Amino acid sequence: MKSIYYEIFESLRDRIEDGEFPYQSYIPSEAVLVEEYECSHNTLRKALSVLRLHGYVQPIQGKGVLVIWQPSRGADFVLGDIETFKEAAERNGMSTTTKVRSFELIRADAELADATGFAEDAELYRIERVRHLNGQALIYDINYLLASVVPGLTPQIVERSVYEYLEGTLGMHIATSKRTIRVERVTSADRMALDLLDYTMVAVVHGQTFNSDGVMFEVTTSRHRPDFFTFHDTAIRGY
Amino acid sequence: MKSIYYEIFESLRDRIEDGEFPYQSYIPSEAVLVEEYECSHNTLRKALSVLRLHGYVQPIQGKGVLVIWQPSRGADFVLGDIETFKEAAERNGMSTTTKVRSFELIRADAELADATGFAEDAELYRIERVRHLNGQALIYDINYLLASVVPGLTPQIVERSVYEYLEGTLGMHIATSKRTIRVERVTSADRMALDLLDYTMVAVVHGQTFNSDGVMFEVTTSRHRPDFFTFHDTAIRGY
DNA sequence: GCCGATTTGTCCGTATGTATC
DNA sequence: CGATACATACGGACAAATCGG
Repeated sequence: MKSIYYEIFESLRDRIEDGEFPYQSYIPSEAVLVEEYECSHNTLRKALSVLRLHGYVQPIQGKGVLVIWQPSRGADFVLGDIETFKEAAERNGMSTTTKVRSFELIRADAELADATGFAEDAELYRIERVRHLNGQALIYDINYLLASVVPGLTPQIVERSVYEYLEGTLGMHIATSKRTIRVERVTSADRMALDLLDYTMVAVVHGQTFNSDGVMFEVTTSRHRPDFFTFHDTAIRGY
Repeated sequence: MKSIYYEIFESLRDRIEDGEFPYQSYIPSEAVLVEEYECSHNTLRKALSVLRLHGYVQPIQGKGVLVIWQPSRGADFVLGDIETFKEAAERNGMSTTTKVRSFELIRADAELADATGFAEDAELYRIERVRHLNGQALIYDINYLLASVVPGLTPQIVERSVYEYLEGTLGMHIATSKRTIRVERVTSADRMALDLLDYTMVAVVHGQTFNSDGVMFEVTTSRHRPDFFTFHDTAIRGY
């Protein structure tokens, strides 16, 4: 069951993306929208705050709520918010395959515990995957998953989508994701795994994912060939 | 005059960072905090939502509000949220200087208008700066500022901090910032401007900044030497 | 398994403050 | 100055999830 404010958010987002409220125009006032959506003042404001956090609008006190969203012209592979690899690929209109290079159950030693943030001696799945877009090996993922939280994981599941399994089959909810982006020199493992052409550096996304129980259950390192990497972000001052 | 919810957010943030509420512990319940801060439950909830957006906590329905913030161990130059170069430098404990390489008033032609998103024929300041950290030239900024919004800009001001001038002297408020991160090949201009060692790629942050009037008044391209670039981000599912 | 207490999540209505025009 | 529009704050009600007895 979806909440009211979230449906209003989706509706307004779609109306903006469909061009009903173009860039630099004002959407109808709070009072009007409260009438239209038959909701309370507070609920509409919550929808607006979500819209703002996603970079669609900017409310201006005394004037109105201004649209600052523009259709993106970039055509390459764009990351943003919390998205799975498949979602991002589909949104960017690309055909993808995933190859599992290794799949093992290990126990975290002191070094790994320090690097990932998992407890020492924690049982972990260690998974290496390579993502292919349009036939080229472009993304090299190294993935640690807390075994106690992800029972029954198999290479077959991993080949499709881990998140579909987690959210679909296990009914787990992903809540928060912290990511760090760096640029690093290519390693010999990168050379083996990816079609790197003459690139000597990769874009590295290091991520920690928390489920709705507040358990950090996943640590990911994604190494991207530079020409297929774009990360997008909207930040708000004061919030 | 600061709002109540924002002061509560700052207070709770500091208490987490000071270790009063450690990682994986629960902060006091809503009811208790409402007592303590003498505010309404809605106001407290707003403070909590800000705390959550910044990646400090994760509320769990029926249980409590869990702390998921950990002190960062990284020592390099970290970007995140909306921060000025100086703020980030100070937070990372580094001594900085800025050198202005060029400062001119131009008019946007069709190509530039398309690349930046400014209107054609808009009057723009074009500024090139190089940021030095600990004596090394590490960041190369190319900056376009809408002249109509930023009157009286001089190279001297630019050498200190544009944002201090905007927010301090002009009383402008920065509201939203959209950023895109890519990894690009080094150009000859990069080679001239930066101490690149043997690096052949740079981390490129392309940003558009909107003031509180909803005017996009700034477009920035920052080209970073890879070993001093880190970008941090917290994303939340459902919001 | 059920019930009741606790805790967070959503929604409503209202009042007041502040900025714009 | 008055009307309009967003911003903040309050208090109340009920839903949903968790946990212990």
